[in-house]
Amino acid sequence: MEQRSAVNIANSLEHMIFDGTFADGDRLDEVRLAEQFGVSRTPLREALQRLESSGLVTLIPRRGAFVRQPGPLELLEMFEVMAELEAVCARLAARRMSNEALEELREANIRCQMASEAQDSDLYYAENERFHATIYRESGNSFLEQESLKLQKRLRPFRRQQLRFRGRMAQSLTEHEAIVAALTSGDSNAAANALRDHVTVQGERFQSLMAGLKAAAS
Amino acid sequence: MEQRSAVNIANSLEHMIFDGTFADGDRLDEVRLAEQFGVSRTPLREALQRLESSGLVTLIPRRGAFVRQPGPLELLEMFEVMAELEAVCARLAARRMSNEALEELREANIRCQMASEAQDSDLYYAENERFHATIYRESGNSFLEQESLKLQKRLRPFRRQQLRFRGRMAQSLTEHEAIVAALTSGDSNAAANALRDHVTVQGERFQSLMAGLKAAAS
DNA sequence: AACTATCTTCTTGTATACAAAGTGATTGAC
DNA sequence: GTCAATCACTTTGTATACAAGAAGATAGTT
Repeated sequence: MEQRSAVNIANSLEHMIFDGTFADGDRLDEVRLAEQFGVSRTPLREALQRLESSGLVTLIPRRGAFVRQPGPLELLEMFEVMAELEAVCARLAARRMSNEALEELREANIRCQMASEAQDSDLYYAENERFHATIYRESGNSFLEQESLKLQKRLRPFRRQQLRFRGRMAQSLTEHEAIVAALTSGDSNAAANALRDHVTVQGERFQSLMAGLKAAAS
Repeated sequence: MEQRSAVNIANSLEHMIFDGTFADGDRLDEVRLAEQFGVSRTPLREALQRLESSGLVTLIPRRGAFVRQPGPLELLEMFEVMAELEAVCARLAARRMSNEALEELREANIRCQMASEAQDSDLYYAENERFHATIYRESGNSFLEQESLKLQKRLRPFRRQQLRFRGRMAQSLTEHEAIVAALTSGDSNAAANALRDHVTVQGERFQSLMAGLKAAAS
């Protein structure tokens, strides 16, 4: 696992938290991780602080760093905010979007469709992210774009699960087409509502998934 | 200036950036600041990293830390996002808000009115922030609340200038009353629009201020 | 005289050493 | 036998020492 540099370590740890190497509440031992990465404690502590600022870790003074996975309630809240953020992006983009960008959206959608037909959820997810990121960009507000990308990244591991559901990719595609149609006609409200609903569906799916798991556990 | 602990240093530096001790683009010398605060470079670097994550400083590898004040364009973008965030808060709060919280808003508004009559813009600003923060809280979404508070904090020094304008406090008060009325009647759309407009006004005021400065400089 | 290359110096990034605080275990007293 | 207090050990926080890279100056060449 020999790897250098503080920011790379943060990315590696982030990935390890996402893929389940560390569970919620796990304590991240500085000296242990430092020797695993082949560095000293200094850059590792820097990495932990970066993870804290992106919300994946809580740093308790004199106690250490603990993995902090958002619980069901917080995830729902984050999905709600994501839906509203994307709705704002869509509303702005409907007025400001160029024809080239609209074409870009359609092309991304075609690639989504191919991925859907191939039942390749990984590819679908990648193209889906590009679809959404294009709308963020076309909001014409780069601060909004950055904030949206940040939240998108944070919700990535949870959004990804949604696509495993049977028929979800096809439904998602249909929603994408409605979004493109609204953006093409320049209808701000329709675009905002379409995108809000599109994201909200994922939050609700997630909610039912959590409810199912809870029921199975009891 | 002798002061201890990394997080306190971050707050002090933040304050120094806000009050103009450091100008935009200034390089923050680690050793110089370290001895000014009476600590070593280690906690000071930690503070700089915190400031980077909150957007007040950019860390260029092997080059140093530089103060990063948002320019006019970025500020307008941030005001636009703030307006939309608060609109979302209002829309959610209109449905979820308790009677106690509504009473809290009215009381905050009364204190705003007293501050306005006393022409005390500092007091007005403090009470105004509480008014807004109450709405964030009553959105019932603590993630949204936290994000709104973060952006509110970041825009604080710029919002504050607005109140110096003649008649702005009185106008702001009138808008507050419209917001309370919409929230009381539970009208989500009216509340969202009222709050969006209320914040957007500040962004536009800021824009005209910047335009004025620019014209005066040329 | 101007441009380039190298060397020196200054600054950042990393490692290690040290100090302080917290946790747990062991021992003593009730 | 149980509870509490003290002591030891573990772990975080900070300082210092060291390494590496970037900027600037000086000298040499064209």
